[in-house]
Amino acid sequence: MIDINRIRNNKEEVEKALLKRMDNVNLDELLEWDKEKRQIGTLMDGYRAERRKASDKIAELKRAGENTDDIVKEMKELGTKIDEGMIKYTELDKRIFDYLALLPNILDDDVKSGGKENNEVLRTNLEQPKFDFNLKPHYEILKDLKMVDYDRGVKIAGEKNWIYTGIGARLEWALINYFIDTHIKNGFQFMMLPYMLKYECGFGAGQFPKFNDEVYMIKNEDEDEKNVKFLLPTAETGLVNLHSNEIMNIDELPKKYFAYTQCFRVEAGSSREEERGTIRGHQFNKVEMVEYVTEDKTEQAFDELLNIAEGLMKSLGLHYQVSKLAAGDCAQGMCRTYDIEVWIPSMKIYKEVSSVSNSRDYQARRNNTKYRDADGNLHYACTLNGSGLATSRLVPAIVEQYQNEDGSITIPEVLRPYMGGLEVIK
RNA sequence: GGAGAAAUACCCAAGCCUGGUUGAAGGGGGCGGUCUUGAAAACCGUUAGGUCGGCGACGGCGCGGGGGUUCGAAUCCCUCUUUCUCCGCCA
Repeated sequence: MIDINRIRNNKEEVEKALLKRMDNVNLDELLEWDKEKRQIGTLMDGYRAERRKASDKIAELKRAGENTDDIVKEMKELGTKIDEGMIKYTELDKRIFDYLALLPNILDDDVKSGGKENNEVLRTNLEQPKFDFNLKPHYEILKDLKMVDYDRGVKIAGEKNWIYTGIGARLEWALINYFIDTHIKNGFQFMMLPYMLKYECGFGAGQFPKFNDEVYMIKNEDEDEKNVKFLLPTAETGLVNLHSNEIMNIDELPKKYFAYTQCFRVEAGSSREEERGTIRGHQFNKVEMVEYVTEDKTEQAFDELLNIAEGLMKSLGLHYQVSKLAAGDCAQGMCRTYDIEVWIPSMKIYKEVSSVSNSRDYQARRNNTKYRDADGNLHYACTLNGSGLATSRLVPAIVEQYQNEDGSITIPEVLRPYMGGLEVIK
């Protein structure tokens, strides 16, 4: 949520900033509603003050046994005026709120405008691996080595589902455990979250109401729209709402959390050749980090999250690139996002395995997460998130980059302790 | 799933039946002070946090959330949420 005061005071600047990711912006109407709302509010406050005084007066008169008919009648009329004014006030308030709720975050100055095509590769790790034998694509390797069962996954759960089987499940689990251990060592707090979250979490994270259709809503017959729960599309949605409607003390910050969860996404209409296998499914595994910090520490936290995610990739010995996303590719609530994209040799493409973002106070304003500074003043907290990492995308990269001529897979060294010392999958 | 009870400020807690100097008693804790070399104890004082409007003076809202009744609601009515106790079921 963008601060309405920022729009009141710097309308042109905000409009210009929003144009980076919106086709057209005109905040005049919003400011008109805002002005009208405040006018009505001030008037109503005055009426209410008058009514309060009159109530005391009535009490006094009654105690003295005097007649109160006239003043009661007067207050009855005033009450009607207040009711009418409040209907208009509430309507304007909701209109303003709904409008603001749909505005995306203001991107950092250095984020390029335009879409995906303007993403900028900042750096790469290792060379593209070379193979002097015929490469097998990951979906064949995983099938041949009986690591993933695509057919039965689809049989029991429908399209874009799979089953990790045997050693495949173990590899996936090894990755998750390795990441968990690393985050604990880095001082992040391990959280196991509910997977079904309340609607307001989706709102707080900046995903709703715009992206209601991208998650699985769980709705019972008797529940209304705002009472629904949904399956979390990422652990960020839960972690970022942990302290909603709370005031933290500044010495509690930074707060560093991580969670492993399954993630559930509708992924409507996305079915491409390059997304076969476990690249994109309705359900996948991800370990996610979230930090709460003061506004002056977001750059530092951003670097930390990115470093941790990259560190994991480096320790796995994978070739990847880091991309700075252009405006159109950044999520709604973020003012900056860098992706780590791993090389999938058979397809000659890089696929996102981590996304590190800074939302500044956009999410905190939506879910009312504040902290108190040393002088006792209140501020919205800033939230950042980063995947560390999405394992279901990593397995295809590992089996391809680590494949051997005989069809076997060498297990990256850091994972071996998590797989009973196993070195090769064949 | 069934039956009860509850939610008041940083914490505990009174008020609710019987609506109006409760725009929230009292206690603890916090803060300030007296006393003391310092501290403790005792005593005195003080303490609604938040939010909205306003340059400000100040004003509005607030007793779990949302509605309603009323000139006026912590108090009466409806509704939702959460917690606790008992019963049932259950990994």
